[in-house]
This record gives sequence, structure tokens and C-alpha cells, in this order.
Amino acid sequence: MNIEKEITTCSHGSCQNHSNHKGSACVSLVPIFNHLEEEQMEEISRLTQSVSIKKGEFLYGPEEESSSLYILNQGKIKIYRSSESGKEQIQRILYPGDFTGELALFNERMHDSFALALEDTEICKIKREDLQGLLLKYPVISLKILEEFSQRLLQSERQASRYATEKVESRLAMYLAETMDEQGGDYSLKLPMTKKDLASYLGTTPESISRKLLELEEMNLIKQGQNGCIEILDLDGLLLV
Amino acid sequence: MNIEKEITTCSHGSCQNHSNHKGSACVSLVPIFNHLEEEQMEEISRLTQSVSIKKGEFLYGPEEESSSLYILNQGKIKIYRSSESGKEQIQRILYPGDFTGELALFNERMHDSFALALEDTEICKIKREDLQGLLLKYPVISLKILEEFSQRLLQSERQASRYATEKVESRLAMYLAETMDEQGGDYSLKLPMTKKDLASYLGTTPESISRKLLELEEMNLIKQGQNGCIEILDLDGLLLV
DNA sequence: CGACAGGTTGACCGTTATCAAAGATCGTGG
DNA sequence: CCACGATCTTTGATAACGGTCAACCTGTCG
Repeated sequence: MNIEKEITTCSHGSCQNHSNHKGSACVSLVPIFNHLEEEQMEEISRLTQSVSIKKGEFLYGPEEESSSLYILNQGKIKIYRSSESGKEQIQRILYPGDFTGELALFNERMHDSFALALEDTEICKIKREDLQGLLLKYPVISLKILEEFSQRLLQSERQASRYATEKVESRLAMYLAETMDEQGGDYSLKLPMTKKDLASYLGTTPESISRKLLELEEMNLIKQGQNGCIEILDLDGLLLV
Repeated sequence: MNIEKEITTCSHGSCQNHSNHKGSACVSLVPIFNHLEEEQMEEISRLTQSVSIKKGEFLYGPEEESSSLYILNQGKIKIYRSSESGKEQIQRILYPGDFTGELALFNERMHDSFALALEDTEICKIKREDLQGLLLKYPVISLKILEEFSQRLLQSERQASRYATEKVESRLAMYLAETMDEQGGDYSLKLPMTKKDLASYLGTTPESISRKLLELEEMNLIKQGQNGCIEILDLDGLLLV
């Protein structure tokens, strides 16, 4: 079972070299399935189905009926919705171990966003009925999912509140500060998406991102490198913006 | 058990006349506890504890440890957070049957928002341990909560996306359109909060709300009455704004 | 009756979106 | 491996959207 380790350690990183994971081993990746008995794990594995999608293809789109929970095994997936006025807004980027499809799962509803593969991607599916069966059989899993959900909810509400109250510069500064430690050791980071997508994620335009990053640089708070690499020179200052 | 009916029918309304509910009958109100066996209901009731708070008092505040799920029995509670830059932002208003405290519950974390009673209010508490015990014992409840959570998550993400992409006028128009059918029969509504609070909810200022409502009125899309009563004259037009 | 919170209106200005055009980068196919 | 087109990025000029400040009005509550 060292496949798990291998993948886990490289999530959020840039490893493209692992490609021979068997069938449904990916379930072991997902936090919600942690700490289960081995036989339960096997039962779960038996219920999953593995899917590959190529870069640029959609896992699902809005108005599309959903009946599965998707667990990202390998690759990178962009979840975005197109707003009432037609603008695209990025919700989040999925990395190995993340899952999606939950909403449609419990609501018996359609998807209302797009899931687009940014890289060649491998995914595990669990059908709604199978998952619900599992939840009833092993209540612990529900608690795990509830934790995950409440985490997501918290984040989403915080995000909403930020859009509502902070100006672009602050939103950007906060984003940098938050993304930082996740990405590299020493106060630097590599943007996990294009600046265009970052703009959409932060609810602004590419032009503004460009300008604001320059401003932050001129204030000696950050230093931009190549390829969206950014060094943070003054974290405290950044958070005061 | 007609207490349930009585309260259910008046939620979102303006009934102040029911005040003699016994102990923990309120659990029967909550969607997540629907369709349970009677003995289970009784078990749940035994675990709940009833609390009253007066208008203007806080149910909880941020930085405060939480260990209970709160179910609103009677009254009206405003949930808001104060953003990084110190501005207050309203998350939602609770009506009888709604619950709060979930986040802190599953995350073993502190609250990060305020819960303020807008009216004299009655609440049922269930302790974290008790609730988790229930969830493990009756997995069906988990599914209910998961439904509720995914509903909330969907709403919150949609909301966030709106803040990010729509301008004030659209946000306001959408809010009116959404709040409408819930409030009265014929295309009219009564704002459930002050315009000041509405401004905060929509991520803008009272001044802007005032002006935009006037604009909508001048476009013959709505008609303002007394006390935040608004008649919608042209729903389609409103949604095109 | 006065104080106070909410609401409205006006004037002003900062922030940020928009449009346009040029430069950089990436991926693809020859 | 290079060249091409597509896409992303930057920069500049402009304007609109909306926040802020200040004054005034209204209704409510003690």
C-alpha cells in the first residue's frame, strides 16, 4: 500500500510521473475514508470505478444529471460556474485526494457548475446508491463527510464575505498569504493557476491582477519571478493591506 | 403534536403569539429529524435542552468555543461575521426550524461569527457528543444533515459567485426576485430585515440600497410601500437587470 | 418631548472594469 | 527543433460604478 504514500506526498506538487495506479486504489487517498478497517476499504474499493479524462475534457457540466461522487486520483480539475450575467467564476481547483459531485449527490439535483480537466486526469467514481449504502452501513464515514462539508462551508462563507467586503488588493494579498505555506517552504509560492483564472477566482479581471501585483511589488511586499512564482518579502505588511 | 404544524406554518411570517411550547418539542420542527420513529424522536428530545435569549442578546460570538447544535424554535436570529477589514457582513437570518452551530460542531473549532437575537428567542441545544452519538446510532439522520449541508453549501457558493461577478443592482434585483415568492402570494414581499442589514447582506451600503431601489422603481420594475414592503411589477424585467 | 437609529439625498472621489494594443508564453504540427 | 497561432499577460487611457462624508428627514422608544 505504498501507492498511497507516493501520491499523497506529491499532491499539490508537480509530479507527472506516476501513471500506473491500479483500479480503485485511490479511495485510500481520501480523507473521508481514512481510519477504516481494511475489509471496509476493500468493500469500498469494489464499489468504485475508475475513469480517465484528458486535459481539456469535461468531467461534467451544468444541467447535467449527476449520480456519482468523484474522487480525484491524479491530475488537476477546475470547477467553475458561469454566473447569471454570463461571467465565468472559478470555485476551486481540485488536486489528488479532493472530491467533487457531492452537491448533486445529496440533493438529487443537477450539477450547476463545470468540471474541466486542466491536465490528464484519473478519477474514481462511486455511485450514489452505493455511497448511501455505505453511509448507512458505516456511520463513521458520514461523520467524516460532515467534517469535510463543514470545512468547505466555512471556507465558502468566508470567501463570500471577503468578496462582499474587501477590495481587490486585500483579496489578492490574503490569497497570496494563504496559498504561500501550502506551496513552498520559505515564504514563496507558485500560483496554481493562470493569472486569468486567478482573476476569475478572486472576482476581478486579469488587468487588475497584473496591476495589483505590481503595486505590491513596488511596496516591497512581494517579488515576482517567472511562471507565476512569487516570493513574499513582508508577510505582516501583506496582511495589513 | 400539532405544535409542529402551528409553528411550521408561521415560520417566515410574523407570528409573535405562540409562547408556550414545552421543553424540547422543537426538535420535531427540524427537517433533519423528520420521518423518524416516534421512540427515536423521544430519545432525541430527551437529549435537548431549551434556552431563551432576549432581543439584542448574543447566542454566541466569535472566538467562543462551541459544543452544541442550536435549533431555533421561536424568534429570529441574525448570523454575521466581521470581516478582516472590520466590516460587518450578514450571513443569514435564522427562522424557526433553522439550525446553527454546525460548523463548530464538526470541526472541533471556535465559532467565527456572531449570532444575535433580533427578537426574543427560544432555542433547543444538543450537545456535540450527544448528537454524534445519535448520528452513529441512526445513520439516517446523517443523510438528512448531509442534505441540509449540501444545500447550504450550494447556496453559499452561488452567493459567493454572485458577489464576485454581479454588480450591486443585479444582486439586489436577484435578492428581491428570490425573496418574493416566499413572502406573499402576489409578487410582493416584505424585507425580512432593515435596509441597513440588507446592505450588509448584499455587500454594499445603505446609501446604495436606497438609490438602487429608487432606480428600480423609476424603471417601473418595482413599487415601494411602507415598512420595506415592495411590490414587484415586472419580474422578468427585474431579472434582466 | 428629546434622543437615537434608520433612511434618504446630494456632492465628490477612489477603485476597478473596460477597451485597445502590444508583448510574452505555450502548445502544436510541420 | 523551430515556427506559427492561440492564449495569456502587461500597459495605457478612460469612464462608470459605488463607497464615503455630510446634512437632513423620519419614525420609534424611553
